[in-house]
Amino acid sequence: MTQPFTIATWNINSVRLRRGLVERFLAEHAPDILCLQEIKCQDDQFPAKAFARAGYEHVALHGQKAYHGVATLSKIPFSSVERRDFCGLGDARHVECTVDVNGSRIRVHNFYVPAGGDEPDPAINPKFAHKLKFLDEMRAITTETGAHDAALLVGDLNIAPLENDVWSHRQLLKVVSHTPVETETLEELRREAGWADLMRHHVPGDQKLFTWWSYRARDWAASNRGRRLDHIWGSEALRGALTSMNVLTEARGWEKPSDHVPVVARFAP
DNA sequence: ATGACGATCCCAGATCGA
Repeated sequence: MTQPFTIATWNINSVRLRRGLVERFLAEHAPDILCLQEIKCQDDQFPAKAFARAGYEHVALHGQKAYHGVATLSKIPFSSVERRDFCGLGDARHVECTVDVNGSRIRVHNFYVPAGGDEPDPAINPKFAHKLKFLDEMRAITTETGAHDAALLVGDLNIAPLENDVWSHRQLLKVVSHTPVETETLEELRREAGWADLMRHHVPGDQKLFTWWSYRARDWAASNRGRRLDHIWGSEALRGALTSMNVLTEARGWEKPSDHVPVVARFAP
């Protein structure tokens, strides 16, 4: 690469309600690509014109009514776009695009992994069974593209894999998002496909790192009971080019915030 | 640790998030 390249991921929890926050983020941080999750709208309701005015003329959409939905906004034209269905449910949880940056093609997967419900037992909780099945299918498709290409996999993976990805490892071991079956499966599929956990390349595993804080805390900052549910993974080709990683914690304090904050990664030539 | 919150939708209470 001869030019820097930046990518961001953000679970926006309704893009129509928080269009202004997205515009603010784009104006202040200007990533080349922004991957949104939980847009909670159909494709024809997505505020594409507003983002085009902000310089993001290209959008790869996979929306649905009321739930889930992902969108990838870009300043750079896409050379291809694909939307994959998982578990045969017709949920909008993935969109993949490729962009050409300085003569090399980068593949960008944008994921919204199922939350998994309350009870971490697939035998009694169909939502947890769905989450585990989703991870199995994710393993299969990302293995195709992870190791050898210039590729990124970002999004709300709804799993906090490391001990310091949650406010209390011990207290969350039986809480969905941090149970051993989830954390081990995610780490295994990541390594198997050759993805590097780029956030943890920048912030070592002995430090707490969160991207989500519950709406239900009286004071999210004071209690700081967060989790790292949002991720930026990169193939070997991009791992060495990472120059900075910024978790925009202050966005959790913006007016009418999402419960997730943006994460921005920058790559140098 | 669950949930005191918040979003969605035939508009209001059920369902989902994590």
